[in-house]
Amino acid sequence: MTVFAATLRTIHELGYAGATMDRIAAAAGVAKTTLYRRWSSKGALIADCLLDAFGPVPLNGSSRDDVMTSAVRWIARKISEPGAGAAFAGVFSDAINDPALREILATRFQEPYRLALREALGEPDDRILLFIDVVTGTLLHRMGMTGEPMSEGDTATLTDMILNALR
Amino acid sequence: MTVFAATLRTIHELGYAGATMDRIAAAAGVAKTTLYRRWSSKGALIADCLLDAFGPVPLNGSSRDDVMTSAVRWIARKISEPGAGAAFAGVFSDAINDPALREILATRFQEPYRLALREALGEPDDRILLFIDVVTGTLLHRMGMTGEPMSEGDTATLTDMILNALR
DNA sequence: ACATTACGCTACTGGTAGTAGCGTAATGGG
DNA sequence: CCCATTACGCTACTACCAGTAGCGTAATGT
Repeated sequence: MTVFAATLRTIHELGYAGATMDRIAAAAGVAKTTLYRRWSSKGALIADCLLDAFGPVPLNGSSRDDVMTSAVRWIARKISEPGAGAAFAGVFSDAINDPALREILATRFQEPYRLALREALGEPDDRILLFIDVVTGTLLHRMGMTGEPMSEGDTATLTDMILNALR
Repeated sequence: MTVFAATLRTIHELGYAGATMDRIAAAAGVAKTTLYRRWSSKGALIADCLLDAFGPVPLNGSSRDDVMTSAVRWIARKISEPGAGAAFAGVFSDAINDPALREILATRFQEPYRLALREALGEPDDRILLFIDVVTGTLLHRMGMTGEPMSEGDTATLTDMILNALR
């Protein structure tokens, strides 16, 4: 979909706040009303956009540690992609004050990953949810505080931390 | 300051999004222009409000583990207080798209805690920053995703995770 | 009593999400 | 080939909120 590419490009160039629906529509060569015909809100559009950009979690590796390490590296890499981190942080921040968007994020975004991870790791739900909170929360907090994605070294430290904890 | 109490109360009752400057002013029995005479923006007001509500980190305990544990418990408890979590998450989310507010948050809010923790723990800056990212990021992510603060049990698990990692 | 400062109030700007309504182009079946 | 249906573009709106201007008034302190 051209709209998704235009959305990420606009966010990358103008930031999340600067990426208004008018501008996204213009960048996609589409009328704003068309966006609202397909997505119920700006948050819904960006959530779908991220879902498209991220795709499923690659759960490679034979051992449990390998699987978890690859998952952490994957989400860290995705968040580093131009526009994706700002989009993620932005839509998440909007969701805090918008229960409807929070619902969308929780079901359409977090749910699939939670199920895939539970399947691959054989852990109970609350463990998986804590795992997601720690990884995503930390990466987004760094992104929000500095405007830059987390460094390779800190990502490695974070990975070790989690591997040791959820053993 | 009555304004701080009114701000937290309004956020608690109406959520971060519902807590407009007009409503905060009304709740405080003050004109909106008065708020803007004292604080340069809504974010600045809430940052000061949180600074007032949180106060300094209590760094109790003789051992390193005790200090870190008490710090984690403290911030988790503060975030659980009515209005404080929503205010924290809200101002943080605004900061993502507002470099000026990010500056305020980084210098007036994160800086003092970073210095205090570095002093107490004797760790290099990047370790302290990662510590803050993990703790605050995780707690806020949970708050943002569920609307509720993290449970005692998960907070304990988080604490153990960090104690083991930053050893 | 007077000057200064802080505050209240009304009214405004600028910007954004989201909507209504209408005309027009694409599409697909008969 | 025609027609109905659907999707889209466009203009013009509403509603809402952060932040500001300007003016009058009350507090304050000297």
